[in-house]
Amino acid sequence: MFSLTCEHAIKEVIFVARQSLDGQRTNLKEIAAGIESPVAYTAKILQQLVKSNFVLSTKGVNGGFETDLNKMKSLPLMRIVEVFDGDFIANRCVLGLKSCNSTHPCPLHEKYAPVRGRLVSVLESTCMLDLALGIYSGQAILKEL
Amino acid sequence: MFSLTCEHAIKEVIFVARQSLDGQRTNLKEIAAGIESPVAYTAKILQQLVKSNFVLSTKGVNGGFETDLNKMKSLPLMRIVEVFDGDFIANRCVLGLKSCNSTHPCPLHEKYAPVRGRLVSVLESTCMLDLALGIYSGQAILKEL
DNA sequence: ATTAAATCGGATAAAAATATCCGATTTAGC
DNA sequence: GCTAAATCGGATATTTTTATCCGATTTAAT
Ligand code: FES
Ligand code: FES
Repeated sequence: MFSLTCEHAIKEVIFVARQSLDGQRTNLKEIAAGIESPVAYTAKILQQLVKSNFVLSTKGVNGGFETDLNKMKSLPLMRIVEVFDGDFIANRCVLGLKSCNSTHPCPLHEKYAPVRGRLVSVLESTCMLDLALGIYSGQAILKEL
Repeated sequence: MFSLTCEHAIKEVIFVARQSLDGQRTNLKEIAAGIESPVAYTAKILQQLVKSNFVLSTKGVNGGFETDLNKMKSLPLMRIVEVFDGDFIANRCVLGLKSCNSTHPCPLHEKYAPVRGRLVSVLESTCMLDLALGIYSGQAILKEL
């Protein structure tokens, strides 16, 4: 569904936002441990998240990463997915035709497009704050116990 | 969604089955042209389709590929997807947790699992014959016009 | 038997995705 | 100012996926 990089990115934002709920800034090591991801790879993805303005970074001693919770409240998961995997989940033909449209559809289009529509609607209607709250409340996890 | 290899596999079966609707056996070149896929790559995938018994092959002059239409009628698309991409579309956690279950879910599980369920149900309820008929009737295409 | 058309199968090549490394830069605290 | 802790960014390495190549085998037609 998502690329591995995108999965990591999503978990990283959720982890950082969850720490922000406690008013805490977190750092690379904590994030990598919190989502069970290689440190160096986590770092690379965090850089993209900072560039894309999803998380805030502070250099130097006591530096680290945090989020603006108001922003997380109005940030649909879809925005993050778009940055890492492009819009192809939302628009690409499931069989790889150059364009997906109902006038010249692939044989699966009619049955697939509605499901994809629901998926997109989940991604658009789910904000990063809600996902972080799932972790905060203990109802969901980001790594095996 | 699917791997490229799986997309090609699906289109190949559809193409071969569509020719079988005309009572015709088709060959590698025609298939590759019919789905706009590199000949050598198409060949490799066809071999797996033969091994998995989705298509029948005949060697030698006038050889080629064909399908058993009765088999296509009772062959859900899901069976092909499973061979090429495993069961991970149906079972894998969308965020990559080792196990997807509702007792220890990832933050997306609750919203994602129902959509995935619908997707699986489409893949299970769509048979290869129906997809081939979509091409036969001209309502759908396998490559750009 | 010979030939030509076709699939088969193993080895290999190329490209993309995933992951690591390390020196440069920034900054809080002393 | 110095030091230690942290992110930054570019280069590189590894792994997986995608794609190709080519000789071996099979077979219909002559
Ligand atoms: S044309 Fe294939 S999914 Fe729309
Ligand atoms: S636990 Fe993540 S999708 Fe089910």
